[in-house]
Amino acid sequence: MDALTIHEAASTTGWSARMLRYVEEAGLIEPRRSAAGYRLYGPGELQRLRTLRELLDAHAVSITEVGFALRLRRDEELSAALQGWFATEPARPADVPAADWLLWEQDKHQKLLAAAARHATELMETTTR
Amino acid sequence: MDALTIHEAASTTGWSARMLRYVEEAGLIEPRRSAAGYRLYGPGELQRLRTLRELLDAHAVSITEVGFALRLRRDEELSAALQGWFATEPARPADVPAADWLLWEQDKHQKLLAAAARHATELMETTTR
DNA sequence: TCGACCTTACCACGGAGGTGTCAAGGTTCT
DNA sequence: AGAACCTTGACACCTCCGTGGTAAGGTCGA
Repeated sequence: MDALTIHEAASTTGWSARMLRYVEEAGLIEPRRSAAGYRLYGPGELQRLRTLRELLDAHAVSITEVGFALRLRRDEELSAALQGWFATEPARPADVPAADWLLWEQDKHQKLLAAAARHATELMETTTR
Repeated sequence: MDALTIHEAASTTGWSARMLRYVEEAGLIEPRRSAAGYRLYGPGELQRLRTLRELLDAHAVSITEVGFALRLRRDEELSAALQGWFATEPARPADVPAADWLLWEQDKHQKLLAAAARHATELMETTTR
């Protein structure tokens, strides 16, 4: 059936069953359910669980922080509000006066997307083994 | 001298002096210092303190979460890692197969930047009163 | 049916976030 | 000099995060 139950998924990924439920609660990985309500972890979820672990201790990020990043992705209203607030930072880019910050932002996103693309292809290679 | 000390800044913004130090510790607002080390809050900082408060209870965000968003802005490595991880989400864009996610992202950023621009002009109007 | 799994819902408990308060000492103003 | 500020550092308290455990009950396979 190509899917593991929670304890099986736990032992092959190094998480505890408890933490898999917690990760789900944080909205990070929500496995599909069987008719009876059992969590079913497919290969995609297993891979994501492993890379999540790497992500966490490679960058010293917490599960709730990743959850917040997810929220930022979904809630563009909030994203925009934060961007706007950061943009009013007075001292930092003293020579970049508020009118140019959009360009600045756009430039940052170019770099970011490039970096993400690199990372994504790496992941693809790892996943498709 | 066009700058307030911490208790003055506190009473005009509604924060407590303790919380101003905490906000600084989180990296959100770092006022300049006098020769003797006193914090000096200029008009820009005062405005940002007020809008920060609005931001927090308008979107139910915490100070540390804003701090994390700031970290995301600065650490593009981390940003890219998170983007990449989110991009491997299996179920969600089942019809958007991994090659197109960059375009998808780019589109999202277009919308985000547009929204941020709207918000920024609002802020400018408010600030320049 | 019985054992081994799964579910949700709790309690526990150390660590961190958010906030107030206090102590010991330096600065500024009059 | 003395009052009224400021500084950093610490203790205290409550809530939430991260994580383990346990209890009461449903599901699956021999």
